[in-house]
Amino acid sequence: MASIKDVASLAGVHRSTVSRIINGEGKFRSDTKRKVEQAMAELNYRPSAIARSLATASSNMTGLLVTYYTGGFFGEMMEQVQSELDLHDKFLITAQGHRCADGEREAIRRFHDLRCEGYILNSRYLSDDELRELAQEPTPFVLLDRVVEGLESRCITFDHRLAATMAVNHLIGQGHSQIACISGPRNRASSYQRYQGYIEALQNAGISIAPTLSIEGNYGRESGYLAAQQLYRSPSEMTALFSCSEEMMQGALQFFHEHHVEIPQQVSLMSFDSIDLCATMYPFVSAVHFPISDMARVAVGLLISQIRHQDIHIQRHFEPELRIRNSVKKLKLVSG
Amino acid sequence: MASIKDVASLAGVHRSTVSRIINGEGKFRSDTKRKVEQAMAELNYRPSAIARSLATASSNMTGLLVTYYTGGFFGEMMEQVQSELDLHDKFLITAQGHRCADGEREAIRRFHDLRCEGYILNSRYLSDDELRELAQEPTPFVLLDRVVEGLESRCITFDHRLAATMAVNHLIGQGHSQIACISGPRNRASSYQRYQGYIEALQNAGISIAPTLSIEGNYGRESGYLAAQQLYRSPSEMTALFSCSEEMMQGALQFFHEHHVEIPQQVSLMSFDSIDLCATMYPFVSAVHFPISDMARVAVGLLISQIRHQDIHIQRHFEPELRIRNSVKKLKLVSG
DNA sequence: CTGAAAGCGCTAACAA
DNA sequence: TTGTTAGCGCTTTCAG
Repeated sequence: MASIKDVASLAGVHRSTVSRIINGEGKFRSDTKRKVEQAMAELNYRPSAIARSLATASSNMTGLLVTYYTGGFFGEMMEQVQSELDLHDKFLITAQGHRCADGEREAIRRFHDLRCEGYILNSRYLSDDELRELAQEPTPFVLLDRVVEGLESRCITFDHRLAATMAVNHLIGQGHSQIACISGPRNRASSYQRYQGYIEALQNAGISIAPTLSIEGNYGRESGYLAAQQLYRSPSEMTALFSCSEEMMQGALQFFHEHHVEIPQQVSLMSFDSIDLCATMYPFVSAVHFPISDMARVAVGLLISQIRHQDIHIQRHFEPELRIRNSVKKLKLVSG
Repeated sequence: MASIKDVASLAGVHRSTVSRIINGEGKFRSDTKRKVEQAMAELNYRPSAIARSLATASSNMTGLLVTYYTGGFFGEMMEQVQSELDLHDKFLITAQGHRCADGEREAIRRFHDLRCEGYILNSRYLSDDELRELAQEPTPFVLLDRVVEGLESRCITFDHRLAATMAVNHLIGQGHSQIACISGPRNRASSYQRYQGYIEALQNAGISIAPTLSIEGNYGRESGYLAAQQLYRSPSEMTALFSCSEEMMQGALQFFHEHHVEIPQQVSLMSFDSIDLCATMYPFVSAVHFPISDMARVAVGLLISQIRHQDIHIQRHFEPELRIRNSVKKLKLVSG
């Protein structure tokens, strides 16, 4: 593979001249420039990004940590991150956290080994303390969808509690009071917040909480199916179901279809959704939108500003948005 | 950031000794080893992958080119590639081809700039000629789901034509003869092959081809919806529909649901599927499975063997597999 | 078993 | 405007 030396000798100039021409630094006699460019073309020369990294002490790489790759969620995130990075001519290094703290730690270690200039972390298993510790290191990072006290300026956040409340309020507004909930694993922060939002919405409306109406799932489709099954069997007579994830809603819907439960005639449906999966279901399911793509895009912007030590203002907090489709039936209000 | 020099001076040895200990080359007095390890721990030292790359002339990076990131297909592929690469302690660099030859070229250029040891290319827009030209370069690559004459040993292939034929034959076997088809863009090789498979299956069964029964989509959900609409309107009375992609089937199903077309009572459904999306639809849709995950996994194996110049035997061709679910109705045979 | 020295491909002062 | 020199952090002969 041709190196800068080869180009230099072919063009009859010094390496540093070639380097300058590549980087467009300073002025050159037009014929040297021509000679060099000719030599580069002839040798099919491309500077080594690696050598460059070493010489400039900046790798031009950015690390992206995600929990896992399957499902559309990650692709959406990655799409945004990569496109944005492309604009700045930066390389993207990805690693998955394998759903455990060790996995996430290992991923960050790899980023570090490559001397990435910064990381975008969609970390779900590292503790706040560990993250604060990481913040002591010189490499900047941005936390995507996470809030850690003391690291506010690095956090791209979303109010999961509020989002859930909005969803449930919509149901309440349509006259529902027997509202079931399939939550995610409640030991995970954002997941717990969604559940809390559900509880609070009911409380605020003066609706009593029926424990049999909330079921803890694991965000997977299967668990949504199981939950729907259990809810439908129980004598609670829910009129509406709120799911904390689109996959669980898929599962629930599957159950309802199989058992010929009509939507929304018999049960109204409302879901969380980040990649508009709810718009691919039948019927289209109303949802609160979790704008992960926008957040991912902004995360890159924030990271880059941190890398450059510039303090530009960036919107770091995102709002939930209701996307009403046709899965909620308006109930006649029965006067109490 | 601590460098090997810092470790060396803290441990009171020479850099090269540290290097050897890191790489476990040769023998050392146990106390030098201890001192060095202690120094590394104390300084929180991690060797720079970049400096290493430069010194060893091997970047330890692999490039993965895909068309786009959204949808589950890519995630599935990436999951396999990354996991496999992790096993070999290699870094993964991804780039998207932006659905055009220029985009793919640019992506490969980036891989080249980083001096990736090899590429996995899910290239859809580069011509066979250009690929053959690329094969002249020293960097090895594997073509995922593509066949290029002369590059057989680098191709991981799947017989799209046969797969489509199998799907359609299943329909025929169940007594269908009015079989519609939603194909992908027919100017793309694999897409055209799927369409051809459909045509051939009909021909072999002596069924005449009705032009109104085949519609060209673009693999997107929307186009499936539109196709179903058009097919349902036309007076052709299809009894079965074959879709060349799972997304288009989603769209078609949406249309059928909206218009209360019962599946499979009124129309039987059969689809192509790579990530088991058909098992998330209602009803579960029967499909031919395109094993992209397996293929991706094997692609990494093949690439690594090429990087190491070892000639191990690897299965490069994959077979379609029918996944029968409940979207096909058995028709009573009417004696002709 | 360990140190010295050269070199990977590039950039960045400093001179000229 | 261009060349010289040193150096980025590591590995790899070659000596010792």
